[in-house]
Amino acid sequence: MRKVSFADMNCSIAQALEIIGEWWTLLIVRDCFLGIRRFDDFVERLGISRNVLTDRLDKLVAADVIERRPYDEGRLRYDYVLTPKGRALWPVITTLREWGDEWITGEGNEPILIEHRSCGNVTHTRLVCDCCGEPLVARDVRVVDGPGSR
Amino acid sequence: MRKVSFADMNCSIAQALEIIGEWWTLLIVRDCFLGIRRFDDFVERLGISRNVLTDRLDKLVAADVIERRPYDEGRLRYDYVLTPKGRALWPVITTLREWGDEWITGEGNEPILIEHRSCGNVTHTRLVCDCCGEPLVARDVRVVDGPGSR
DNA sequence: CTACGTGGGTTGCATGAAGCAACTCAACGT
DNA sequence: ACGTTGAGTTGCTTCATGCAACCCACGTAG
Repeated sequence: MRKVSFADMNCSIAQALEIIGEWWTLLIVRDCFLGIRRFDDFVERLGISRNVLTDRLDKLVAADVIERRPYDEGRLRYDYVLTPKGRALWPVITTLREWGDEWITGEGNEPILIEHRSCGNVTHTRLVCDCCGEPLVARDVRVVDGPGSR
Repeated sequence: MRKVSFADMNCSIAQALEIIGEWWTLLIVRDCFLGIRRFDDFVERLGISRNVLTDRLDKLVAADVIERRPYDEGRLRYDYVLTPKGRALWPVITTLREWGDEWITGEGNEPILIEHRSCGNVTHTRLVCDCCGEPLVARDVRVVDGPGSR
């Protein structure tokens, strides 16, 4: 862990970053979504050093974001797959990717795109209000105290 | 910068994390959304050390996520406000907060909630397909090469 | 007009994290 | 019996972070 932890901040963003906010961690999760499972494959794709990868995988397992499973009994071979909690990170990864597409790599230079199977279109995402279904933007939102406020 | 940069990876997630993926950085952006503008206020609210805050603010300004503005001519007083690129991070912050609410702090313990002014409800967000308007989840999406693929 | 307070930083030092290469270790395969 | 493979450890060096103290220009109080 770093010298200063976010764990005691009363904020879900800080709590989330405590788990997935370290350098390399979200790229590991990204690769999990792309189907990478094995230690040496992470090392090769990411260019991460092996000791740091060990550290990050252990923390993600401890946080129940991924699961370590033996895939070859007898041999000591393990792989890593997303848990439901890990798969729930898909909107975070997606909004982050689209922000990068729009503001850094630029339209027309997207390294990857997504196709929505149900409708068949290569598409983007939109964040909408769960109540009224209208698009949500920051200036149309008011922050209010929640039940866990202190 | 860290010893290993993500900048040369052909992935918008890596590009995005190069800017906002360092320890403390996204908490600084979060506080910007909450209206914090001044150096000492960031220090006090976050508990961040002053040299690290200087480093992160400089990088965010260089990346055009926030802007450094004099707010008192004559005195050397500056504050920091989000640019359009910075405000575009709202969906990232929001999906991250909702993941933390759901999987870490737990329902009923949310430190803050959001109210949608247009419809008046305390609400959550939902990520939908921009084409068909249906909710998007990972397993209903196929990753395809984009124009910037290599 | 000297002293103190305020805001926004720097500087120096001690400690923790990251990068790198080499090493380990227990099955297999040949 | 020997090398290969996968999944890590270990040791060393260098970079990043935390912390406290300091700086500096302006404004204000005495």
